Amino acid sequence: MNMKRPRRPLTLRDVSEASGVSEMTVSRVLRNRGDVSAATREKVLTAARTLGYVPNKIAGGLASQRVNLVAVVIPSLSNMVFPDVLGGISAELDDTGLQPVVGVTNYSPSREDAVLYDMLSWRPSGVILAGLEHSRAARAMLDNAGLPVVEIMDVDGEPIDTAVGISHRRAGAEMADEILAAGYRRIGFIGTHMPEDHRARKRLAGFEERLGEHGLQLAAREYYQGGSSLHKGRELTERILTREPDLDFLYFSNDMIGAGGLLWCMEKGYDIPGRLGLAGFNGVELLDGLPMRLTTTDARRIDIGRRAARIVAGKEPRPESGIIALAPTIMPGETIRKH
Amino acid sequence: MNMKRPRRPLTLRDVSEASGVSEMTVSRVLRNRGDVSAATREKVLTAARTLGYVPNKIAGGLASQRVNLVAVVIPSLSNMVFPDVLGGISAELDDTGLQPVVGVTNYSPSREDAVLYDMLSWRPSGVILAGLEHSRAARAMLDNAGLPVVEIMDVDGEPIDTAVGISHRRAGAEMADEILAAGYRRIGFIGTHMPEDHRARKRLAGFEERLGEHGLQLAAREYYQGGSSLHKGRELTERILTREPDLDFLYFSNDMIGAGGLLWCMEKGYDIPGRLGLAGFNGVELLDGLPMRLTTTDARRIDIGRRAARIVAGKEPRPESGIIALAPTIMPGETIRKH
DNA sequence: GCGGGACACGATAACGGTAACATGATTGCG
DNA sequence: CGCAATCATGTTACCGTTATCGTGTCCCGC
Repeated sequence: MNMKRPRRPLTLRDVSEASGVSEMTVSRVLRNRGDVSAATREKVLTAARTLGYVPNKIAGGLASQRVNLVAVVIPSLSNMVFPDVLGGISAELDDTGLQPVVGVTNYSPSREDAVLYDMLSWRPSGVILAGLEHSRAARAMLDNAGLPVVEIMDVDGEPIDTAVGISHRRAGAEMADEILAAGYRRIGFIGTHMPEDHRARKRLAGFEERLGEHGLQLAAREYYQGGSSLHKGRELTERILTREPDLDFLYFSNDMIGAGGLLWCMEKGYDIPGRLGLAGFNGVELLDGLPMRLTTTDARRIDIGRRAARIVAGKEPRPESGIIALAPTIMPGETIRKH
Repeated sequence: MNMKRPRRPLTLRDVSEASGVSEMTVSRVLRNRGDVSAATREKVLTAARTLGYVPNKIAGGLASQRVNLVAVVIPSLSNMVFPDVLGGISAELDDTGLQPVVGVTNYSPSREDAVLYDMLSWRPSGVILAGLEHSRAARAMLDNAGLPVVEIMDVDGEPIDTAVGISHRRAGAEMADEILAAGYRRIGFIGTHMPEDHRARKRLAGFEERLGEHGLQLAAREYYQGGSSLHKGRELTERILTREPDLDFLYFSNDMIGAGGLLWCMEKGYDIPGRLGLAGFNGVELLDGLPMRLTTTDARRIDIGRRAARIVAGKEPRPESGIIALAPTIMPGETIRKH
């Protein structure tokens, strides 16, 4: 089609010359803004199309002082947590002209600072970031930036601007209630050893606190490093049950290792949920196909993404308190006995 | 710390005034470019820090005509394929100052055009996109943009600029070889019905072609719509085996449904791999913890990401042919009998 | 003691758009 | 039929940074 390789990049000027109108008019046509007659609109559009012109948002953003990006800063991609949250965000952003841009911190505060700095240097229209714990530097940056900031996933703490999430303390406590009501008493915990995973920490704290209120405490715990996998779930389950064979319940800090543990226990012929009960956290689709449905807590990931997006997009007002707390809901499954 | 809420956003000028040097010098300090004395460097840095200044890449990009972004355009996030590829890309981009920005097309050509248009409007330094099949418009845009374009995952076709991937035809054919060598003869296929998933299509084509060379053809096939899950794997496996009970092998178009099928078959007490063999595609970590290791093909996702990133970053020259074909490698597992 | 590099920094002009206002042509209405 | 409102387009001045070139100072060797 194009015979010539355009060595000089195309600009509005090229389109304007090709269609015989001013650059301003071309700009208006391309953005559907202001009055332009149907005739010139057509002329401009065909000119732009045949030239293969693509607008320059760098220049546009500078001139208009507006950038249609929303920075989304999250700890990890491999976690099954992420795609759901992002799904909710993009679904809600779709009709707003805003576009999410993702940055990953790997649970490292210094990486978070760096990613945030980088994102803010693009002058986005808003920021969505995971967690309520941020460095002093990060808080300062966000304060200075003067744009909507929504912290997601967690509501146990003091938001910079707005928070949308669940209370992980409550999620832990409610699962403890469930387990205790079913009559389990010798409870073990398996989770990641990540000082920076504040949500997992709070969940466990809420869980233990509730046990305490009933005069109980964890009978055993097992920590692991690095990512979660079925394999690791098996390994740790074997380890904890070898060490403490008379545990009657295992609480896993996420569904992936919970599923691994479940598979291992089934192979070993444990009576589940009679002799041994199991529960995870998250509510991931993966669990749907397992031989037995693992009991878990729905972390409301999609809803969290949606509400956060609605707020940065201005579809929904920031609540007075700055906090939107969704209710974590237990998904019964088959790995806790009925009571 | 900051007592005043700065209503006017900070610019280089603010830092320059606060540190008593010109904006140009501040710019030099912040980018480590050109000669600046240690003394003024220090002055400027502290001024920038205390003000909380964050550079404006919109303005910087316009002035320098350089943007440190690499557009990454892929069909899906939920696929287990994606995080690995992106992991390879960011690992290799990390020390280059380049940053990946991800766009998702949901296997829709028109979405791909839109996403590409959007990405190119940020004038990135390079583009990495999945697949070799693109609309005429997309090819034109990429031709015009005059930047490195690397098409990934697949090498069965004509690249626009450079392609890094595996031959899916070959991957299918080699799995067929493996299955036939083990003596299986009544083979069924389970896969997504997605005309736009060209890689799955080519894999199946290579597979069937090889069967044909041995005078065989697929004894049954089952297609599904939408995303892959363990659950769907179970469902389809049940369906195909009910319909054609004497199949002795099932080839799944990905590991997730393969794993679902495997779990179902094990529950039903099938003798695997004796009576029935199974194989998937991808080589995902998930398989590690299953009761039995599913035979699969490693699609070399991390390597593909790395090589693609190396090329857009200029760490590695574009090959003469424009094609870098990695070898898909079969990961034996336990669901095919030894031969 | 003088010419000429380094060195450290500043002034100026882009970069490619858009906001805001200005302008000429048309239209509607009393 | 005249005047104001409306419509379609153009003009001008930035937006915040960087490339390029220019300027002044210091130091070194002959």
